[in-house]
Amino acid sequence: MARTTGSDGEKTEAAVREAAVGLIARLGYEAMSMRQLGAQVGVQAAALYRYFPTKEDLLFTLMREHMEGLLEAWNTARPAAADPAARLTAYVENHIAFHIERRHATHVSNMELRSLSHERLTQILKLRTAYEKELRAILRDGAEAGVFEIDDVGLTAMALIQMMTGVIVWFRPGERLSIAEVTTTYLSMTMRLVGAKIDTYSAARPFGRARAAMAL
Amino acid sequence: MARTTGSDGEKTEAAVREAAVGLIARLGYEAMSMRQLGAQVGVQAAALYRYFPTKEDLLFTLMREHMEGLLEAWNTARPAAADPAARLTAYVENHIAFHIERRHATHVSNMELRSLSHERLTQILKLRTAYEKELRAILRDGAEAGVFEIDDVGLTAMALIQMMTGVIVWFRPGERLSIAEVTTTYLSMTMRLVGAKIDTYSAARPFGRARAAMAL
DNA sequence: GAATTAATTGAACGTTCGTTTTATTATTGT
DNA sequence: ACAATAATAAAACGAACGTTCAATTAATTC
Repeated sequence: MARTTGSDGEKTEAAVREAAVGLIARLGYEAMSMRQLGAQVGVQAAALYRYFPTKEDLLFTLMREHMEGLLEAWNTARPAAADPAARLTAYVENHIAFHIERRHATHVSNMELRSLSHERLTQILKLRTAYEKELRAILRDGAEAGVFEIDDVGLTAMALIQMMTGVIVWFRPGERLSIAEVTTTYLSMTMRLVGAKIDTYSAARPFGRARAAMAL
Repeated sequence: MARTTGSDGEKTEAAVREAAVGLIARLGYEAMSMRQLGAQVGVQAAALYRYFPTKEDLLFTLMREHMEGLLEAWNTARPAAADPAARLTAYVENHIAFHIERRHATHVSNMELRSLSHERLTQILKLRTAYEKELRAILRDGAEAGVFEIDDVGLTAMALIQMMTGVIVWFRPGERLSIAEVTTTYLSMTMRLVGAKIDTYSAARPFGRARAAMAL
């Protein structure tokens, strides 16, 4: 047999990407075989090579598009001109929403970096650094304006990103907490962590259990 | 050739463990071959099977001993009877010290869980849960005593652990910050994050840049 | 110093891997 | 209808994998 009835390159490629994200997130890049991936898509392993020249190309494409998507999402969500607290709020909300929506892709982008060639690893890390730089700028502005109390901007930025991204490890949609509840709680933890002095964010709190800002 | 002069089972086994932690942390469990590991130790791959019956047994042993070591370290460092803030301080200090000291082993224990069989995964997760439970107890006691302001104990515990463990991602000994500086900054971030009301920890701060607790 | 045990080598086994090649069929354009 | 092209299957490639086994030598015991 050869070409199958109803086959369509675009649909197959999309199915390959989606299946690959899921399989790599679950099994790991090294542990996922091209035959497994083909089976998941409903195609022979050889057919995958029409869309991605090598297994590593597939991994790199998934990672690059994930990171570019993260930067795009932030560029869309970023407030035009606002005080540091409002900008930090937007950053946290965007970060958590993006990562919860793409748990599997985030897992792949964070855990499989070592399977990239040196050159490609550099490309991905460049995107990641650009994204982290945005947070550092917010923290620095806030510290200089005196609205945040921050010991070390770089260290605080890393701590916040680790804390926020960690959501994907334990969060499961439809369990005890909704996305909105998780976001609100993380927002109040973030604001206290950076020592925010003005309570600009509590107005947006839609339910009662978050009593964090009162501590200020 | 066969047995080599000066060969010693105990020394070889220790060398295998050490080399395995390093190689798995760097390459990943799946990507590390038994031949690579043997070469690192200075031995043929076949010799490894005298000490560990399978590759997965080796991984599981490394992980189990790491987690048991973490619980032991906490049981040693845990204050006998103290207020929640002091207990939280001890927890944070122990956690950061332990994880920085064993960056590679922590990487292995956190990243290679999916390579374990179901039964062994359960065993490791049980140890991890027991360790996290200690933190939740501290947070709950503090919240009930009114010395912490916490929206959600479980969520705060996860956030704190992700934040603290994240140190191993970027920390490199001998760079900009010392372990003591990192620990102090993380301690002040932790205390603000949980809304600690009593400044019991600033006395132990050995240098000037940490001005976190003043915000309270 | 002979017998026993411990530690390791070297070769081999069957399997699976990523990838390539060739042939074949469905779809599209004229 | 027919040529061109797109999408796949099927088979095969050499390499690498985890693991086993028999042989061999060093260290230890008696």
